[in-house]
Amino acid sequence: MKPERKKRGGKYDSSAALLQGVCVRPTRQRLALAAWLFDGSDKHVTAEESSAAMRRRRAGVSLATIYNTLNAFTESGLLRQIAIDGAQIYFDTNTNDHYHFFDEKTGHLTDIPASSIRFAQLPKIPDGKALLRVDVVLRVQRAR
Amino acid sequence: MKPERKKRGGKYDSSAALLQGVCVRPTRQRLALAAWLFDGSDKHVTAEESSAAMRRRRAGVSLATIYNTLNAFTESGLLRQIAIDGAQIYFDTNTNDHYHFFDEKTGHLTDIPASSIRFAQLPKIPDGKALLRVDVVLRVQRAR
DNA sequence: GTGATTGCAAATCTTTTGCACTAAA
DNA sequence: TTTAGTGCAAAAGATTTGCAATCAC
Repeated sequence: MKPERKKRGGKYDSSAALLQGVCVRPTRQRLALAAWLFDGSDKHVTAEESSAAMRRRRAGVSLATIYNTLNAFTESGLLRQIAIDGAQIYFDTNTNDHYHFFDEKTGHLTDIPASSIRFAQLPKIPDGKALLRVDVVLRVQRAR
Repeated sequence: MKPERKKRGGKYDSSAALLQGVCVRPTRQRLALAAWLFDGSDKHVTAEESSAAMRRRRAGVSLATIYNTLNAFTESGLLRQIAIDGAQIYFDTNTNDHYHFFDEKTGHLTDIPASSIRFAQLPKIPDGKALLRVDVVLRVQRAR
């Protein structure tokens, strides 16, 4: 691994607190990824996009570690996975209750706040089963 | 390809009509797959499951052809793709408006008729976009 | 015949893993 | 120290593709 001077202060402090809050050891790589992921704007990212972002920042994080870290963050509840088209896994930095627009042409995901969709009726959950989550994806396309 | 006696009559007749109806050339392999897929019961299948079903029937359909055929059927509107967990693509033989239960533990998909979910409110579609489809997945788990 | 389809194997793409090395506690 | 985390390269899965042989029309 490339030696990298240790950053102190600024965004890294809050990232460190975030990770320690969920018992994830705050390594340099995880802090770099967390600082980018949790910068305040909600993101929908793939492993490859995360890797590109780290490369841009010359953060020195290998692709294997990107995957390990995204999975570790997901297990800790910091991220949520979204499967849209089977091509690749998206990770959502917004773990609150909400839904998504998906543009079929651009492959772009956008949040829909939970308050924007209300159900008048939901089906009975089969016996012996419990409802975990309701996923809603509104597939859209550029209007012609 | 293994020589196989050509079947006539029964399920194959309706499959042939089905394929010809959407301008898909009814080859032996496509007929075998269609006869299984469209036997009347709604199915959610993966490529691997389809391959296993063809093997069971000694239908002699290679995995490459399974993929080609499932994709061809999807393009013709005979099947619909569903992405649930990023692991693999599911193909749904029910192309009508409907939704799904997904059991996180078993990986099993079940249909929810369109009439069982009603929306009291949907978000405004962004300018310049048109709504193509609303996907709803109710994620469930064995209740403890 | 002629162009579409098939099968095989190789290629591609995303994601995971084994293992020696390094860093956090 | 001791254990968890990292990087690399190899492995694993799912899916696609190039191409010669074969089939549908």
